[in-house]
Amino acid sequence: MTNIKKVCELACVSTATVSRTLKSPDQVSAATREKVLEAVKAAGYRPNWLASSVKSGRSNTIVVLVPNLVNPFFMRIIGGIEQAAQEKGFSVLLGDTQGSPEREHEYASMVLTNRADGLIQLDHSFPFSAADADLAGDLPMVSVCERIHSEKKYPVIELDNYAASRALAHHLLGYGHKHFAAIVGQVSSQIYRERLAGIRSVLQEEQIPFEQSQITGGAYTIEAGIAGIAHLLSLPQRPTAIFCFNDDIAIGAVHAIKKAGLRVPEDISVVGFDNIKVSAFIDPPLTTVDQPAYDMGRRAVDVLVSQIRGEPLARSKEVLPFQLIERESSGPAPV
Amino acid sequence: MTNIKKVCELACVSTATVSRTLKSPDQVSAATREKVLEAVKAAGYRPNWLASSVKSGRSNTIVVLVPNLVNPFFMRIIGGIEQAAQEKGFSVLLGDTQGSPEREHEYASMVLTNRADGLIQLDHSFPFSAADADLAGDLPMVSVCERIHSEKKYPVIELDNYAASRALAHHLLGYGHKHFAAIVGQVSSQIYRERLAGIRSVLQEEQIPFEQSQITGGAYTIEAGIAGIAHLLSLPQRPTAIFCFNDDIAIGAVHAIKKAGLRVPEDISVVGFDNIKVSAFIDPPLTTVDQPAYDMGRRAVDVLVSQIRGEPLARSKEVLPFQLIERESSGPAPV
DNA sequence: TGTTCCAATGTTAACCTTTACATTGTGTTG
DNA sequence: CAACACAATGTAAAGGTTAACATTGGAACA
Repeated sequence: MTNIKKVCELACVSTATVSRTLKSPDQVSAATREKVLEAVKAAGYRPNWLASSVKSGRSNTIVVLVPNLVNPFFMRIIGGIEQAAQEKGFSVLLGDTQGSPEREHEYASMVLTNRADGLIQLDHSFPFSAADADLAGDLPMVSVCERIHSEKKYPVIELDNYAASRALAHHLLGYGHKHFAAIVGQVSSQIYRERLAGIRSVLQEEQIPFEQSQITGGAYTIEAGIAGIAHLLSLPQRPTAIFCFNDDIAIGAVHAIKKAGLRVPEDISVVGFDNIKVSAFIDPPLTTVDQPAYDMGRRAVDVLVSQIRGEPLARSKEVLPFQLIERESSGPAPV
Repeated sequence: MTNIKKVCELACVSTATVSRTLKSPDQVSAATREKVLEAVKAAGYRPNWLASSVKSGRSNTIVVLVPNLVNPFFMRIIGGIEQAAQEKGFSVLLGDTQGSPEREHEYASMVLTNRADGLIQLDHSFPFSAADADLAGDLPMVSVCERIHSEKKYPVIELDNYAASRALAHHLLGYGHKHFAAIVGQVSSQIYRERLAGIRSVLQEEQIPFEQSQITGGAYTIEAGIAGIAHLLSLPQRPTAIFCFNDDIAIGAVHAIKKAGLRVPEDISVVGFDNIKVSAFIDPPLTTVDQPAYDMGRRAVDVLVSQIRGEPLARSKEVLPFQLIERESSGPAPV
């Protein structure tokens, strides 16, 4: 391993001068600078990042906890995180949790052991183990989309899920639908409650019933969408419009509806959520709510890095704009 | 920051004893062990990962260079990488390169600065900058899917693209097709050459022409698929079967074909490559080649970690099995 | 009882860098 | 010419941990 001492010998200077040449070159004379740089090149020297980090106490690394790597919506967020992190000189440690608390604990503890400076949570759970919880006090942590379930409030970058759901509901009402259903994702999350509340508020205004039997699902997957349709088609009153809580569910739902011999949107309208790439290219293209996933990732890093630097936080909750994307998976209610 | 010395004071022992209690508990007596653990708890002590890494010279971290985070095929590979890495005590640093050489250089240099112990490349380029190239000599590096373009041979985990393409070609020939086309991804890569060679070898055996005008594309995206169809439909002899070099391209192709008023597979058969999740649920479900992406990621980590540990390498090239998945996007040639 | 052995613990150097402080030497100013 | 300032460089401590080596003390054995 070529270290700073090798360079010292080659350049006949002290370690301090070598270090200064590389970190603050204007502190050394032009002559020595050149001499040192030559020695660095000759030795093939690269400063040991671990050593300088241990000195500074900063790893310039953030951990991202993601429940599911294959979800393209999450990956768009992570793309934004990655980009912003790189611009700010941070690197991104990937924590694929698969929803497992143990894995969350393990990754979260990296912030406690100086392996990372902060953490971005894409799920809603408080990621620290019970043993770590009291140490986690005011560690830099930000959540995206979901609000972290804990006493202490952590900053969150989110969407107005309530308003977005209302927009979807109004869109479908405008087509004359009267029989609704929802295939939801992860239950017991803020998103679940807010979106459902948004839908309910609109339907109540129109005095359209919306009962528990019309709500099914439980995971943000294509399979959940398929299973949801199986359930909904077995109901005595078949829904004519279905809220899917993400685009994957909607893709599964559309698939299952067509497989059952029904048409989208002529028989059943389907709307999704997230606006993942492929949604525009399936048949029929999906009506959905666009979330600015990339920007959400970027903002999360902004906020997290501020926290890491100990800067005061402007606000602990940031709501980014959504956009209703009307495509062909939704249409007039059948007569 | 609570460090090991705080614990020493609380437990009235030396740093060595504290360190030993945590790393090799059987070297300390039960009584001291208990005493120390109590002090650790009281102090809320967590060993500083940076410090122990600087001591060992190992970061137990690997960098993964990925050209495009939103590609679900890559993410499945990364899922395998992540899982295997965690089992082996490594963490994964995400390097979203967007195909930019500068970003590749930056991430690759992490292996030179002890920020990471090894690197997995999902693209085909040699990721080090010219300045770093001579230092990169025998650093642990593995590529997945693509072979790294350099003098030195690095281990690679790949698929028999030649055989897989032949299988697709035979599948389509079996349906009686005579007019073929291909929408390719990244040109100038090993994959491009091998797959094309596979297709060509089969068509030549049947004396079916396959010329440059029948090959289009240039990126692994839905848009490339759409653009490819626009080109192919403008040809005097419209193809009846199209090889798409990944499923994203195929999704775009199917979309564009249907939009042009033609049917898949009645008018044109479309086959993809990769077998991403959504391919089974689009209309029509896609005939494609399944790549064991998850296992490829896992194997890559196995090989990389062996390299990091300085173990001798069994073989520098590992070919994983593919599987032809016949679905409804391919069918008999129109008469 | 004296010797040996070994388990348990302590001391300290080492990992590699950065940086506060010390030193040197040159140039400036009164 | 003396006093001072300052730029350039060196010395050594610090950052937190680990591990080689040193020490202690008690048990086993002759």
